[in-house]
Amino acid sequence: MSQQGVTPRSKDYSKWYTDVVLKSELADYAPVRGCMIIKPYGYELWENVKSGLDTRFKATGHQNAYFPLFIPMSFLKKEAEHVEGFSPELAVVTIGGGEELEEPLVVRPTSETVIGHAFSQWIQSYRDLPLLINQWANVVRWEMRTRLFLRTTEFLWQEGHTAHETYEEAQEETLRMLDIYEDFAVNDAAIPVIKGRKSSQEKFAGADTSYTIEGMMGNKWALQMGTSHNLGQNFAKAFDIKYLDKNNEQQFCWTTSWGVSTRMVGAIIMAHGDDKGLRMPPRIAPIQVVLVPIFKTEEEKAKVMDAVARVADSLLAVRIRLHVDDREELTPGFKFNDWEMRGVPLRMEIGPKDVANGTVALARRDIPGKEDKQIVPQEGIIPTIMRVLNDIQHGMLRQARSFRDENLHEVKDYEEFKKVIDDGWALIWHCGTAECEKRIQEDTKASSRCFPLDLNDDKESKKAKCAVCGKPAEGKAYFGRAY
RNA sequence: CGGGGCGUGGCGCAGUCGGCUAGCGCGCUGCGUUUGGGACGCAGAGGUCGUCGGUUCAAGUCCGACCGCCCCGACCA
Repeated sequence: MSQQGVTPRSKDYSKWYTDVVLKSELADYAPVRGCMIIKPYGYELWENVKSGLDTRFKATGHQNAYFPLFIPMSFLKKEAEHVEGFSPELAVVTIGGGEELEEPLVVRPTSETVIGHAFSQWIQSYRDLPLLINQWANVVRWEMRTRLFLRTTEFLWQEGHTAHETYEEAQEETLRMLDIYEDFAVNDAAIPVIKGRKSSQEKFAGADTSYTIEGMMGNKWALQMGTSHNLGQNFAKAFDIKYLDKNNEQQFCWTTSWGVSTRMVGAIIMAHGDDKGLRMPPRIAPIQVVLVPIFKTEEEKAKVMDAVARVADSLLAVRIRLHVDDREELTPGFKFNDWEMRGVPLRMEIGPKDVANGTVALARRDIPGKEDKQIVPQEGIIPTIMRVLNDIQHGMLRQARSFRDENLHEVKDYEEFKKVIDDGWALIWHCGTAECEKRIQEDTKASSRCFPLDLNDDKESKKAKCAVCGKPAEGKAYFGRAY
């Protein structure tokens, strides 16, 4: 595996993506259609995503719990819009232990229903609120068409579920978690995102309002990288989630749910990758620094490996994720290309010259070509590495942001919209109706991504008209091709 | 489910007017020489040709059915 390069992005973006995932050994196809095997390198990346998010959830008062994989079919049916939205993609178990089951069990596509059921038992009084729960789990949705990490039949994710006393508190929670997703995407994954509200067409089945963070991939398509939903009292009413308020009166709770999945890994691949393969932002890279020893003779080897061990120990001591590639059957040149394809942000070389001079060679993944190699002293290597990794992290964000910004277009009318839509996203006054959105989708293949939160204020929207159908506008919406 | 492509060692492919022992590149194993941008030599290992059935003296090759995968569309985190 992992020889030579990947298909260039310009030649075939889909092929490039698949090549990168397979050749860099993030994942493999599974024996079952639409399913994937996440290999150690890919799983470690996911674990880094996980811990970045989990830390933020805990810091905002959420607790992890685990709810069952199987859900009684009848639960799904309790919320009309929810069952309607999910029934086409359910996997259902009808036989257990060789016996036909009395009631079919759904393999969870999401857990609002089981968790709603649990919440109804846990919550008695306003003193039990807010209830802030998260679970890390796998879910199954029978998709028509799948793609590694972006859309697989089974995927890993986190789903937060919370219950509150008032609409306002639920809304505050919904937006707080959206902010947390943005913070992770921007600061850890180095992907700029647009926060916004989903159109009725794109909204989660069973939610009052859905919010999203949308990222732009290398081919200018959009990817929904996380969603946060204000569920209103829909699930509270369906599952009888009630509390006794201060006036001794029964009230329905207001609930939220929010999720980020292994799709985030796909976003990281597509937002940063180049023709050489992956580029990992240092904060979440499974390997931050790869160290390649170089020597010819046994005598050189002894000295080089001695220096390698010393430098490696000092980096590991400050918890830099370092890998020493001491395979002797491969040439350094091969290793350079190999680790570049795998997206390791920083490469360090130590050879006889470095031993003689007390130096190491550094090469940054985010700067193309080999001319960026710099020789730095071993003395004070830790602060040097820290600084360079930090530079790479910020450089990647800057690069992704300028690419994204170059491909955002504000347009006045549908004609202009059609002109720019193959070349990025278009911001346009939009009525938000399903009919109008479907028409746009048929004409251009673009769907509404969101009504950006920071570009919409009510005063302006009240006067505006939809640029496509002329009906009163709901706000300015971004449209684009999407995964 | 509609359209397109494809199933031959681990990976990528050739062989497909039926014919003899199924071949090539990469990878893999051993030994030696190599090593600052994808090393080389020598010697090896590894294949029910997707499955089932049919035609034939003879099937990877022809016919039929089935299974599976990938890409493009309708559904979706």
